[in-house]
Amino acid sequence: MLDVKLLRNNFQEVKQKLSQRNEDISDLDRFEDLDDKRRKLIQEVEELKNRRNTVSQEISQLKREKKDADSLIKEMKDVSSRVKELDDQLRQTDEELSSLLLTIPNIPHESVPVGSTEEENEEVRKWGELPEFSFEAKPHWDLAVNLGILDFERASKVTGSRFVFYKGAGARLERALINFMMDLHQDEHGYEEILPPYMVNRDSMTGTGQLPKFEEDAFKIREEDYFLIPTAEVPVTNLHRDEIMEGAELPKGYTAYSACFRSEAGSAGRDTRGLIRQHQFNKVELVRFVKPEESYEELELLTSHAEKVLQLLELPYRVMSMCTGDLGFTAAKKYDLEVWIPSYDTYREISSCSNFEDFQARRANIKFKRNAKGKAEFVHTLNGSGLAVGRTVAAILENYQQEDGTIKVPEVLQPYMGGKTTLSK
RNA sequence: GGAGGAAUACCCAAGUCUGGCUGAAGGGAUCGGUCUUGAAAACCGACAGGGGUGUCAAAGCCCGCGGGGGUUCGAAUCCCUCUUCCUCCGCCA
Repeated sequence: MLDVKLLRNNFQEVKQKLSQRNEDISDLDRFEDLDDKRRKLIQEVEELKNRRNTVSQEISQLKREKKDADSLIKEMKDVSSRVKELDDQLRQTDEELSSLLLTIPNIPHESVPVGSTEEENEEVRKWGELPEFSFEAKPHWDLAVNLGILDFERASKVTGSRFVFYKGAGARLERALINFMMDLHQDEHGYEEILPPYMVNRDSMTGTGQLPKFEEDAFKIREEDYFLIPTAEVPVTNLHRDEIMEGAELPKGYTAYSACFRSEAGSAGRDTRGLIRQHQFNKVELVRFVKPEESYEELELLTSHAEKVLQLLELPYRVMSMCTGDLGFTAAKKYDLEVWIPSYDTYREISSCSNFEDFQARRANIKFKRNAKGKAEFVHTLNGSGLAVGRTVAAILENYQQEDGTIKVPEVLQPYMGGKTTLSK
């Protein structure tokens, strides 16, 4: 959510920056009228409330002295009913204004490349050597099904499309990756480990920006107003919703493993095979709460933590800076880490590292105080995948495949795989 | 699922029955000070925060006793509703 005062005072400038996004912001034009209407109502109703408060004291005084207060009471009856009318109008205006504000995307940071499609994303750096195969490399779904470590068919029977069973060494590999990533972020990068709820309420989904605009992307629990989390970002960022943190504890980092659930509305026909796009997948998430002035350094740091996972797994990747049109709704700046997937003959997103500045903090009301006497200010929030586990499995299977269809186990994972060095039948 | 009870400021806690100088007592913690070589103790002092409005800035004003409604001239106090927590019963990994 944007700062109302910023919007009020720099309307044209904000509008211009938002127009660089691939979003319809025509509703924004309603802002100035609504804001104006709201402030006029407030002034009128508060004047009446002030009058009512004063006179109520007088009535109280008169009653105590056993004097007559009937005419004042009669006058206040009218004032109160007028207050009620105005309060109703105000409430309605407030609702309109806040639901408008909840649909306005974040302002892109000045360092973000201007562009309208993913074609205009900027490559920041590349790491690692692309594998060269002396044989025809197979896609991970063929490799995995041959090895009996992934079962897509039975998952469709048991649940439906875009679900998968991991089996045997496949299940162990997934679990090894989760443990490896969590240990790395906790022991080497200083994050506190969190295991969050997989369902959250509407306020939490609104706090991080999934709602109200993207309700169709989420799985909804029928009986409750709960949603299956699309990412651990939601419960973990909302850990501190409606709180004032201590300046001394910032920057504060959390790492959380969770299953993630996405309806993938609008993705029919895309990535229909393999692990790349599932309704349920595992992810290790990094979330940071930081002071405003350090959030861009922190974005670099967070990104480096995610990159470290790929480096230790020795998977080739590149870092892309998302252009204004490809930023997503909530981010002010976003880097995507893209890992090399041989069967796609291209890089695919495996992590998304974003600085939301105070956009989520405003929605979720997360503040901090620099010291005991200081004023509460909004924190900046950041998050990034560290990493998407299913896609990491896909990348390992494909990049580490050998001619006989077996898979070498990356060295750092071997201790997590009971010493196993190769996945074979 | 059933039956009760509770929610007051950073923490504890009075006030709620009987609506009005409660714009919320008291204690603890915290911060500042006196004393001390330093500290502790004791004593003195400060201590509601947050949001909104307003303004160059401010003053002022409005809101605020778990959330949201309502009754009333007036609500921490009465009514409705939701949430969370506690106790007991039932069920359960």
